[in-house]
Amino acid sequence: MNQQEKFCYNYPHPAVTCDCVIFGFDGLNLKVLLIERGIEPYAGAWALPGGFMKIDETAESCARRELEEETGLRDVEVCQFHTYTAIDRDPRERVITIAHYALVKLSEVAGGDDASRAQWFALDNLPNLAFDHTAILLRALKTLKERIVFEPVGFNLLPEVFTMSELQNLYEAILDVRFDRRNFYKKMIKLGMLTEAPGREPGTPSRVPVKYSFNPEQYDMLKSKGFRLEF
Amino acid sequence: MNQQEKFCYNYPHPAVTCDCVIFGFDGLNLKVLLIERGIEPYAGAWALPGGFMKIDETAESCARRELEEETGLRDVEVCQFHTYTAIDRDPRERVITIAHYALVKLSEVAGGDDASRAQWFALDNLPNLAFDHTAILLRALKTLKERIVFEPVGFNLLPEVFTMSELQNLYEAILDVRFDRRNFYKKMIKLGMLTEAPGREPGTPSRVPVKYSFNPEQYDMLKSKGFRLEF
DNA sequence: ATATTTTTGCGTAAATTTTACACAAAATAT
DNA sequence: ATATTTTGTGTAAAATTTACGCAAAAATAT
Repeated sequence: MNQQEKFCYNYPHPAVTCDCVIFGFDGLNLKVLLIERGIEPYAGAWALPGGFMKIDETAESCARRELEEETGLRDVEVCQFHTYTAIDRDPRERVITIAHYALVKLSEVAGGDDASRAQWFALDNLPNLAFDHTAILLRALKTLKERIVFEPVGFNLLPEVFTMSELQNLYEAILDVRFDRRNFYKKMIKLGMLTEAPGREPGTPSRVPVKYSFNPEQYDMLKSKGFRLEF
Repeated sequence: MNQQEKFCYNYPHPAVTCDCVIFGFDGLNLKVLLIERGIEPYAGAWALPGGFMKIDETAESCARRELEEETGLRDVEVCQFHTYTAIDRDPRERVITIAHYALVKLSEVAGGDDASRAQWFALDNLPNLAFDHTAILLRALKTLKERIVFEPVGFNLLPEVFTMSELQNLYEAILDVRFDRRNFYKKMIKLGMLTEAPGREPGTPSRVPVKYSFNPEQYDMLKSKGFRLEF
């Protein structure tokens, strides 16, 4: 027993951390944001952003705070997806971690900024990760694939205004499938969550792609009626 | 500080509990298994089965152990669905809870057995629950509704062998919708996860309902091919 | 016992949704 | 300049979902 150890309990308590799987999209491939650990254990290894929960914050606050401290990302809506409790997942002491994921625009992160040791990695080129973080990351991806079918979470990854092809590339990257361009277009239009961005007059002959934006009001209306964003 | 308090840390640690939302089905309505609390806080109130996680057990082991201790249910496959971390959810100390749900046959519980204070409640007749357990229960129900569409979890609630009407009643109770009997029949048959139980010769004219059982092998095969159990 | 109501098996037509696929103009790359 | 890629547009065929009918058997009520 070193130092002080002034927080005492009648029964042993595990430590609790929150970790974040942050997805980004470069227009073609899905990326994930990792940080290089500075301290033991796993010093020098890549890991998910995250850290110990304070006694007066919720899991969500903790995840957001750690994310900002370690990557500079502010005000990210993180979504809890699983809690990891394997006994030996941390060599220091018993640590359980509440895992979250979020989707952010690549532009929001000063990736590679050497103030933060945060960096984007392509999913097919992941380094070995500290702790059980590889498993956490893979499960986050699985959760994302399942959820994007029901909720338009993917729109967070695109700029405000985007083309139909960009949207299709996003869905294809996340779900790892291919769609027929024309059928994808019809399906997305029929869902009715997209607004055509102002620009070219309708009917003007041009091959400059039409720009769309996601319309949250229409989405909320659709959602309340109970709909499905299937593929 | 009373007693001993011999487990000390440099930083405050929350206590961790696991709670279980156990669903059963009486043939017509979905039920949930609750226990009456014997000790403060909320002594005398109804609550979800659950309790503190030991330092050498995972969340899942903890949930199963507590479930057996409090209700007698053994070897239940529980499924984690959310971790609750609101600061003041327990008046004693900071407690986070990892919530699980499971589906069991009603017959497996000696409900009302006064050795255990466990009892089944209909969902539309729930008592006030201790802590944030009402919110936990409602979220478990929501999760169940979402998941039963993809995975045949509901079969756990039925006897080994069941009629198509019983299966339909189950789906209707969980999803709170109505299906056309004939279309439901066709859909379930087409999915190919059901085996017709031996009995009457096929073709024999009779209105005694055909009995089916769930076929896990066929289900696994279907699952590996990627299918959907939609409604 | 008899009549009434409910449940069960089986099947088909219509409506809707999904899938497959072609072509030319505009934009971009070489 | 020339070749290649991207974009807008539409339709017919295939598959799926939905709506509904009917009579015999079983259960229930009288």
